[in-house]
Amino acid sequence: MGPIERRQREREEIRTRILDAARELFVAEGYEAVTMRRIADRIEYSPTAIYFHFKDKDALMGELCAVDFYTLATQLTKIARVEDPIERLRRIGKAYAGFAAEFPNHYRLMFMTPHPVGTLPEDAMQRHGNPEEDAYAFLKATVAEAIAQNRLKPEHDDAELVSQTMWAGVHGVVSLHIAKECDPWVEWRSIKTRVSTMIDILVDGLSKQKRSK
Amino acid sequence: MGPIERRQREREEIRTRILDAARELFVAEGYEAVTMRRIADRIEYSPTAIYFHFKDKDALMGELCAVDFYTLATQLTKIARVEDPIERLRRIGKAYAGFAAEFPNHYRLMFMTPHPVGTLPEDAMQRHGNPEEDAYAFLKATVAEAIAQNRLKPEHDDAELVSQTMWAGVHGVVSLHIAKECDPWVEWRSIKTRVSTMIDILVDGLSKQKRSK
DNA sequence: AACCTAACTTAACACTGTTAAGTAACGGAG
DNA sequence: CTCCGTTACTTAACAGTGTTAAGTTAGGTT
Repeated sequence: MGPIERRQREREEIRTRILDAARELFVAEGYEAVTMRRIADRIEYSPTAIYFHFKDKDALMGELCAVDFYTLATQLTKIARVEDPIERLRRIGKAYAGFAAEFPNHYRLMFMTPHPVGTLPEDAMQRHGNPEEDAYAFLKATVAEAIAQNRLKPEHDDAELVSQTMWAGVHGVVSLHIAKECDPWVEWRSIKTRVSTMIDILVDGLSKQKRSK
Repeated sequence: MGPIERRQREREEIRTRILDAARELFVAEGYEAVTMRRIADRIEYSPTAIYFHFKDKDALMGELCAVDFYTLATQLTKIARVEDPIERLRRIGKAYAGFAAEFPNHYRLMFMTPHPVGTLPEDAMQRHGNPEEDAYAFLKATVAEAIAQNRLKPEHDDAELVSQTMWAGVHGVVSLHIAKECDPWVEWRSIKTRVSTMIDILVDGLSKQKRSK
């Protein structure tokens, strides 16, 4: 049973070649600006060959997003390894913002664009809830720990709600940055300052004792 | 000089008919889903007639956005007429969220989509900084008042930075709602709860004395 | 040697925003 | 009244998109 395995391996190989080419283009120029024909050009195949490996352009992007969700989650769990849950919360926020700054075009598709339900591939759905592979679950676990340690004000006892608010706060800063970066309408403070300020104010508003630093 | 005025009036008339048709479609289905041909159909003109009145699809949408920026600003100044600047801050946040909930498709284009610089029409640019016509200026003025009345913690003395953080917070909630509403990944709390919580936590983190209610 | 199927390519379809070329109506000048 | 030119359109077409249908070729099986 040698050749049939080789075939499958070759199939995987070209699949990842397509994904790599697509990722590079999408990251550099964004979803809409990249055409199937240009992806095909880059790997020296005909445009329709891609459809043999992916259902359509959405599915191709969906797979890339799924990988990025995973990347983000593992990145967070590595960067934010620290005892104190409040400090971990701060680091999660910063790392999340760092991810958005590094891959703005991916971030746009992951978090700023409405997707019809069921666009994500199956296997990505499986990872739901596992803090090692799901960034939101990791955040929620940290918030739950802070609540369990009695570090938050008593009115903030819903880990889900607090997590969603923390997420929304940092997301607000970075997404507004991505969308309005070049807008001369507003005298923007630096993105780093804005992220730090957001986290400081939220943590201040949430936690019991005033912050030390 | 009768007929030449009539011509101009007629020109304005068809212009606003195009705008109305486009607005209705954009609001209902979003920018990408609406084609020039369908806008033309609705006003019973040929597709190319639109180009006689607007440079391109972007310019058409740009004009609608400009109107909406103005609508948002005047809506805010009306709803948020109240003495206490902190309370006014809260109301601004709620009204802003209400606007996003009412016109999600417009909101997407106004605040969630990167636009190349110089897309907005000239006259919209003029209103920059006037609190009666510029929502951000209104927010900033309110924050400045709160600072002047010594209501915020001393470290939050930059009205620009505080405004940007307040804005980002509420924007984060509503934009995440628009983009991820149908995502079963997260057990979302209700949008009203999330907006209120965000505002409460931010105001708590910003202001000196603890909140009464 | 015949056949089958996987992995492609070429041609084409339906659709998009947009432009070029043609046409009818109207207001004023000779 | 006739000629002319501008204004406001229409029809036809272009270049580009994602995607599908119909061939083609190579490799493995029988």
